[in-house]
Amino acid sequence: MDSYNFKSIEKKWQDKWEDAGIFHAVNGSEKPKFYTLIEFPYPSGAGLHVGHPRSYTALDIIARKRRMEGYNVLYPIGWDAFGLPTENYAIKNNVHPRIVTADNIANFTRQLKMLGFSFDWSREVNTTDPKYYKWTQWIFLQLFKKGLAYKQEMPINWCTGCKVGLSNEEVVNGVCERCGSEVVQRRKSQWMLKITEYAQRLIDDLDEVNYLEKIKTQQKNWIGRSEGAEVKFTLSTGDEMVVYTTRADTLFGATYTVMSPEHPLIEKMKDSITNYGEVEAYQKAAAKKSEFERTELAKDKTGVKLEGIYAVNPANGEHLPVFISDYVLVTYGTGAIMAVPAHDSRDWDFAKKFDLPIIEVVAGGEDVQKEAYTDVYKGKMVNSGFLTGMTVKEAIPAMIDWLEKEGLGKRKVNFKLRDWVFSRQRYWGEPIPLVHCDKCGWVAIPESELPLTLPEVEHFEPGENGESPLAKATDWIKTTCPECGGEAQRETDTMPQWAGSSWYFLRYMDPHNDEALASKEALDYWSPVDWYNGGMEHTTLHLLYSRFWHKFLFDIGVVPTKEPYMKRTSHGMILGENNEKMSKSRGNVVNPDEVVNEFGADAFRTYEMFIGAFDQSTPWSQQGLKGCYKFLERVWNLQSIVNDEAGYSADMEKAMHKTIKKVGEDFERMKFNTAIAAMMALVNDFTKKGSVTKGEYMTFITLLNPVAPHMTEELWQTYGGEGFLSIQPWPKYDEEKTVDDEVEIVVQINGKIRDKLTVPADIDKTGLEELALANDKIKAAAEGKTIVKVIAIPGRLVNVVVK
RNA sequence: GCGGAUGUGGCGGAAUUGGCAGACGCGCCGGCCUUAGGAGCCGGUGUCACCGACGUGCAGGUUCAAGUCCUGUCAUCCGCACCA
Repeated sequence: MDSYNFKSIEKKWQDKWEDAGIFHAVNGSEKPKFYTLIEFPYPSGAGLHVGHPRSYTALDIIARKRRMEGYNVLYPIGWDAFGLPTENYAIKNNVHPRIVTADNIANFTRQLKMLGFSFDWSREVNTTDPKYYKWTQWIFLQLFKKGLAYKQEMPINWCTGCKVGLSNEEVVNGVCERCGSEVVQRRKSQWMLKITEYAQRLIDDLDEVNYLEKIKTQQKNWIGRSEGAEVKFTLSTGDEMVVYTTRADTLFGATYTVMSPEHPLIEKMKDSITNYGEVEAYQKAAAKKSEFERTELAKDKTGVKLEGIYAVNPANGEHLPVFISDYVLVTYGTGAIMAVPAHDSRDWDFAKKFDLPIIEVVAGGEDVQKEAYTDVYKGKMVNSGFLTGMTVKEAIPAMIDWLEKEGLGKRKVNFKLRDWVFSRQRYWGEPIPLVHCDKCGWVAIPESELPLTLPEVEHFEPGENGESPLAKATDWIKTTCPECGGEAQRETDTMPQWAGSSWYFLRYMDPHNDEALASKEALDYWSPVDWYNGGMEHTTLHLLYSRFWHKFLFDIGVVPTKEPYMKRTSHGMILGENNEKMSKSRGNVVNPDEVVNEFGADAFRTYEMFIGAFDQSTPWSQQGLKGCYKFLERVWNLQSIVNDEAGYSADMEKAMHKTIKKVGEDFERMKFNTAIAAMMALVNDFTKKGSVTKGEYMTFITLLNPVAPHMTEELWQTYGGEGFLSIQPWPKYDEEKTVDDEVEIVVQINGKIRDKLTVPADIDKTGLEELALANDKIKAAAEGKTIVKVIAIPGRLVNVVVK
C-alpha cells in the first residue's frame, strides 16, 4: 500500500472525469432532471476566496449525490464578469477590461478545477461575451417595448475628486471609498425599470417557493408593503394636498402637516407664501445634503413653516399649519403627511422642536407630552368624535370608511420598494440598445442588430461631467433612427452588473443557442432551478431583480414558470482565524492555492464542510483543516485492515445501515458537519475493531465520495470497482437494520439519573416500570418514601417520582 | 429605532417531537514507538469541596423532566435606516 499522495491522485481523476465527460448534463434525457445552482462568481483579481468553495462544495455534494441517485444533473458554472473593480483596475493600469477579465477568469478556472467540482464546464457562460449579452440586451428591449423601462432624473452619488458617479457601496461615511473626497448629490437622467409594478406578485408568489423563512422575511421587508389611506386636506389657497397615512384613526390628533421640500405644490403656491425666500433657501440646502448627512441628522429635525398657508383637517375642520421638512420623503407615499405628534415619534420630535401642540387621541400610554405613544394593540380612542371609545384596530377602518363615503380619502397600499435605477455611466457593462432621435424620441434598435457591442475607446474614465466613457466613441454614437431614418444618437449609458446575473441560470439550459436565449424545449425541460444556494447579502437585490425579470419573461411567454428558483438556501461566512472578516488589510486571508498545495483538494473540501454549521459564520482554523487531512489519511490507511469479504460483518451491519441513513439525510438538510462526524465515527469503529470487510469499505468510500471525490475514486479503482465511483448508485439502507436490538435506558429518581439499564428495544412501558422498580439503586433510594408516579418512555428512560 | 440571527467546555461545534448535555474534530494531559518529533499509535480530558453536587448569557415560570416551551432581561453579529 502506497501512502496517501493527493498530488498525483487529484490531478489524475480530474483529467479522467473531464475526458469521459461524466458531469455533462444532457438536454432531453429520459432521466428525471435536477438543476442545482450556485451564484456564479465575479472573477476578481484577488482570486478565489475560501468563502466561495463553501457554497460550491455544498451543492457539489448534492449534485454528486443526485447523479448517484440516477438524476440527469445540471450543475453549471460561469462568470459574472462586468463590473467596477475590473474597470477601475483597467483605468489605473491602462489595460483593456476585456484583458483583465480574461486573465482573472483563467485564474479562477484553474482554481475551481483544482478543487474537483463536478461542474458541467461545457456550459460555461460569461456575461461579458457578446454572444451572452446579446440576450441581456434583448430582454431589456422587451422591457422597453412593454413600457417597463423609462428615463427619469435621479440623484446620484457624485465624487467631487474622481468626478464619477458612485454606487452606494462606494460611499463610506459620506466620502469616496477610493480617494476620500466629498460625495454630493447630483441629478442625472437615468434609465429606470418598473420593478414596483411587480411588487405585489413578488410578495404573493413567495408562498409557492421553498426559501428559508428568513429569506422570505427579508424580501417582504425590503418590498415593504403597507396598507393605509390617502387623505385630502384642502389648503387655504384652495389647492388640495393629499397625504398618506397608515394611522387614519389618529386624524383627530393631527396638529400640523408637512410636505417634502421637493413637493410640486410649493412652487404652485409661491405667491401665497409670504416667506418664500426662506422656503427656497431650505429647499436648496436639502437638495445639497448627501444621503449620509440626511441619515446622520435623522434625530435633529429641521423645517420651515409656510407662512400665509393653512390646511383644513377634514375630520374636524380645524386649521393646521403647513411645514416643509426633509424628514418627509418625496419618493414615498404622496410626499406629504399629516403629523400626529402624540402617536408618532418623528412627529413628536418635530413638534417639540417647533413648539407645536400635542393632542392625545389614543389613551393607554404614558403622558404624551413626554413621549409619543405608538402602540396599536392596546388603548382606546379619545378626543376623536365618532371614533371615541373604539380600539385602534376598529377605528382605522371606521375612519377610512367615513372618508371614502364623504369623498375625502381612500384606501391605498404603498411599497417601500423603488424602481430599479438601471443606468451606469461606465464602460464595462452592456450597452443599452436604444437610440435617441429628435423626432421619434427613444427608439429600440432592431433585434437583428443585437448584440450591440461595446465600442473601442482610448480611455475608460468617465467624462468631466459624469457622462459615460462611451460618450467619447463619437463614431459609434452617431447612427440613424430605425424609425424615421433620420440622424440619431446611441445611448451611452451601460447596464448595471445586476443585469447579466438576472437571467444567467436560463442561459445554462441552452448556452450555445443563437436563435433565442434558450430553446423552448430546454426551458421546459430544465425549469425551474431546483436548488439555489448563495449568500444572504444577495437576498434583497440579486434575488429580487432576477425574480422580477423572470416574472416578466413569464408574462411575455418566454419562460414556463412564474418563479425561477424552487428552493433557496444560504451559507454563512468563513471568517479569519481571529474571528474577523477576512481582508487583505487585516492580514487574515487564507489562500486556497496554498491549502490545496499542502493538504490537497479533498482535505480542503472536507474541512470546508466540517468547519461548522453550514448556515452560520465561523472562523477558519488551520488546525481544524489538519484534522480533516488526518481523517482522510486514516481512511486511506484502513486499506491495511481490509479483508476480502464482500458483505457487511455481523457486528458492523447496524452501524453501516445507520451511517448510510444519517449521511444521506444530513446532506439533504445541509448538515454536512454532522454527516462527516458520522463518517469519522464509523472509521473509529473500523479502527477499533481492527478489520474491515471489502463490502464495508466500498460502501463507506461511496458515502464519502461526494465530499472527497478524488481519493475515493482512487480507492474504488484499487479495489476493482467498475467504472467511475462518481456515477455508481448511492448506497441503500434497510430501515429495520438501523434500529438496535438492545437499548440503554436511563433510570431516574425525581429527574436525577441513578442507573442505566440495557434492555431489549421492544420492551413496553409496563415492562420498563417493573424493571426500574426492581432495580437495587432505585429500591435503596426510594426506601422510606412514597412512590408518587412512574413515567416510562420506551427507548429513552424511566423516571420514578418519590416524596 | 426596525427587521433577522446567535449566546452550550480552553476552541469549532453536536443534541428530529421537551427525555443520558458536550457526538465529531481541534487543543491539552499521560503512555507506547523513536537518535529525534510540529510524525504515528493507545488511553484520558465540562467544573468543583470528585463515594456527591453543580453545570447550556442572566432572572423568573410551566413540567415527573427544559439547551429545547413561556415571560422578562443582557450581550454580540448582520441587514435596513425619518417609508408616515
